[in-house]
Amino acid sequence: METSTKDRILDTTAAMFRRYGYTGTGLKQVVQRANAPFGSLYHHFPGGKEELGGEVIRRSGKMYEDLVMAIFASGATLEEGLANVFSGAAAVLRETDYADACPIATVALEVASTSEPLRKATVEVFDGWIVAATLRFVTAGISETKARDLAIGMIAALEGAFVLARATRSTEALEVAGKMSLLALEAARG
Amino acid sequence: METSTKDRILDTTAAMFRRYGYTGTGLKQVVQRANAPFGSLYHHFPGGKEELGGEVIRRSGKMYEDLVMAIFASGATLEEGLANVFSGAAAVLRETDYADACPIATVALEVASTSEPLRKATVEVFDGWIVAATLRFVTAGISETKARDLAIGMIAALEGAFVLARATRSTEALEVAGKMSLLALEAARG
DNA sequence: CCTCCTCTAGAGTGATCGCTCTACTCGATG
DNA sequence: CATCGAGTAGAGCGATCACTCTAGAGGAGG
Repeated sequence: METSTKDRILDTTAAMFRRYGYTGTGLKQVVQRANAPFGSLYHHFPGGKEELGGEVIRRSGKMYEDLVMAIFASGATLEEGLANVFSGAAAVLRETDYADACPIATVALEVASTSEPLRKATVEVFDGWIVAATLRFVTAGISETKARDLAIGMIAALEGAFVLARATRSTEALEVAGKMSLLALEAARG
Repeated sequence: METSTKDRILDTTAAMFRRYGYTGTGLKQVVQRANAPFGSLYHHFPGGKEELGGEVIRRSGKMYEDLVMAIFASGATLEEGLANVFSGAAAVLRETDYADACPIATVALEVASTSEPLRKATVEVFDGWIVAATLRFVTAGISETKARDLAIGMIAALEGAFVLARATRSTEALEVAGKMSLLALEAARG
């Protein structure tokens, strides 16, 4: 085994959360897919499913932030980077049979009214994304307040497009959301 | 009993789907809350949880479409109606302790990769929303293609804002999404 | 009155849920 | 070399899961 048991459990859980959500992911299935003994799960995560879930949310959220911000920074211009985020997300969705969209959206909706600790974990992730995206817009010379609105608008458009895209198995919503975000950026610059 | 057993089961399930999602909603809890005998559930829905889920998705989707389109049509202008949709959604969210957002978004994400019949039910609902909103924009004199993009953009912005709003327990995302949609409408008109 | 059918009623099914428990392996430390 | 804690290993716990089954209530038609 290359990776540690703990990492395998985290990675497997993250992958299952994407497709099956929080309640839809069973711990027995997790340890089975991760080739880990059941006892190890409760050794590494004594808090049980909730602790594991919290770590997965934060971990997946951070990884996705890094990925998206890297793509965002890839374009020659801010506009190009923004467009790349949406077209890149569309490409991944197509390649994974419309399974791999936002790593935490399903879980975020599930736990919003059922688990305060997990809800807080999702808030931390979303806040991190907003701060990172805001910083990117500010660096490009946009005022702080407009930059924050742009960041929130972009993330909301992306998340909403993911919902439509996964359901309809089409990337049309992502293309529309990308154009709409671009329009908002233009308006903030003008 | 005023309403029929079947209706009580449908209403109760719809309410539970909003808060707990599809996998998070147990049939035992449903019949208990609906004051219905367990046997009646399988009498009215011989297809079990999946059939019940499908009916609830379509029913909730249609009801929400009627509600939103009524608010959309309430404003003196198209712009006012659009703004009312987002401010109305924000008001409901605040009043229900950030529980009652989109009635099918959580379920849509859960079933997208797990149940083809239920996924199709969510597609029907989203398509219905898109068609209804497109019609509204077309009626206001916007071209068919631009109207469809506006409809998809508005719904995506609303859904994405719901994700952020429920997680953060704040309506900021809804306000931003509303402004962004308004901007898209202006651009389509100009 | 009897039959038939729709619907109510809930006990009981095997499977799976999250979780606890004890036992064992193994490398580090005295 | 004995000891000890970290991590591996999995059987077994009560509870709950979706679901099936039989039984009876109650109105309609002959």
